[in-house]
Amino acid sequence: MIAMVDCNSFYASCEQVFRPDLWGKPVVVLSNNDGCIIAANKEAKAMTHIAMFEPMFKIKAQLIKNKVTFFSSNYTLYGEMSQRVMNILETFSPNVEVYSIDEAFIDVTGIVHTSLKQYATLIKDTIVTHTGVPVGVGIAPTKVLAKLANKISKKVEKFNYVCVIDTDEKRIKALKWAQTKDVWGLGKKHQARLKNIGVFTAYEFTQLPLAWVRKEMTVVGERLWRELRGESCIEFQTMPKSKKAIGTSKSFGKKLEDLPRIEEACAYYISEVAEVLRAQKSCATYIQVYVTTNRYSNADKQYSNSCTITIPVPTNNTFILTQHARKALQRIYTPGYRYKKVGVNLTGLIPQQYVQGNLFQSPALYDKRLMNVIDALNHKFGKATVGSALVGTRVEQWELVKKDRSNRYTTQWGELLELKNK
DNA sequence: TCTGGGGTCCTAGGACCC
DNA sequence: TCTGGGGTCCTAGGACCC
Repeated sequence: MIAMVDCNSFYASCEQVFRPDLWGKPVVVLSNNDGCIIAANKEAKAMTHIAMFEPMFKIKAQLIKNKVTFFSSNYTLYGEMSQRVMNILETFSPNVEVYSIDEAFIDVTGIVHTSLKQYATLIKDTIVTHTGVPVGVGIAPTKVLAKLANKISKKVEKFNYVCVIDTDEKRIKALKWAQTKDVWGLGKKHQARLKNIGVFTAYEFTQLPLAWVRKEMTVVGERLWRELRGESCIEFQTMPKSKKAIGTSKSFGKKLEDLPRIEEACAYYISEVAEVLRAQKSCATYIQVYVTTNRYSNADKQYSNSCTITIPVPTNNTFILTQHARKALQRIYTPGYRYKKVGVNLTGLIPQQYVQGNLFQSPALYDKRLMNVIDALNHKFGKATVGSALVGTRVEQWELVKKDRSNRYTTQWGELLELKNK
C-alpha cells in the first residue's frame, strides 16, 4: 500500500503559520514579479472563485474588496518548510519518495499499524502539530489511486483529510465519484478527447478497451488505466534521480532593450544553474540560451530565438559556462525589440567523474577549488555574494518584483518572528 | 502597464551507420 | 526492371505534472 501526503494550499499555509492573525482568513500567493496567482487557501477560493494562474491585474480589485491578503512568493521559506514536512514523513517509513515541494509518496507496506485509517490520521496530525502546515493523506494500492484517495480526502468533507482505498468496493466507488479531471495524468487534452467519446468519469475510463487507450493515449495512458484498476505499474522512487536538464528563466521586472542588461541577467542565471549542477556533481555538454519578447503585448514587435552551443569539454565551471552563454546570447540578440525574458538550459548532463577530454584539452584543466570556495562563500553569506563580474551590480534593473514578500522567518537571523508582550 | 517557472516522459521523423 | 533489413542517435513537439 502507498500513502500520498499532500499539503493543503502549501504556499498559503506556510505564510499563515507565521501570521496567526490570518488564521481562517483568505490568503493568496503570487508568482514571480507578482504576475499571477499560484496558491490560494480554501477561504480565498470560496470567496472569490479565483482560478489558479489568473493574472493579478485582472482580479486585484476583487481581492482588495474581499479583504484577501496577498503575498509575493517566498521560496526560501517554502523550501525550508517543505524540508521540515519531509523530515517528519521519514520518521514514518524508510521509503519516502519526495514528489514535489509539497507532496510525497510513502511506502507503507509492512508498516505495523492497527488500521490504515488510524495510521493516516496519525501522519496528518503529526505534521500539523509539528509544522503548522495542514495536509491530506490518501492510502491505496497504487500511486494513481493514492493520488485519487488524497483528492477525495480533501474534496469530500466527511473524509476530513484522510481517505483509504483498501477494498475493491471502495475503489469502484472512488472511480465513479471521480471526473476525468480528478485523475492524476489526465490533462486538458485527454479530458476533451474522452468527453468526445462519452467518457466523463474515471470509472468509464477504466471500462474502455485497453487497445483504444494504448493507441490514442500511448503507454502513458495505458499505465493510468492499469493503475486505476489496481495494477501497480509506476515505480516507487526513493532515491531522487539526478536531473537530466537544469534550466532557469525569469521574466524581467521591466522590459529590456539593450544587450548589456540582458547579458547581466543571463550571467546571473548561469551562476544559479551552475551551482545546482555542481551540487549534483554533474557537468553539462550543451548550453542553450533563449530570449523572447512579451507575447501578450500587441503593441510590441514580437521576436524569440534560441541558440545551443556544444561545450568542447563538458564542464560545471561557472566562468566557462558564462563565456559560452554570452557567445550564444550575442548570436541571437537583435536590437530594436523590448525583451521580456532570457533563459538558459544546461543539458547533456553527465557525472563529473566521466568527463572526457579531447586531443587538445584535458578535462582537469580547470581548478575545482575556486568553484568550491565560491559555493561555500555564497552558502555562508547569502546568494550571489561572490561571482562573475559580468553579473554586474545593477541587479535591480532586471531583478524580479517582489513587493509583498513575507520575512524569511526560518533562514535569516534578521527576519525572525517577533513576539510582543501586550 | 501588469499574464510563472521548473521539470518529466513519450513519439515521430530525419539523418546516419553497417 | 528489379532497389534490404537491422539498427542508433538526435531533435522537435506534444502532453502532462506541481
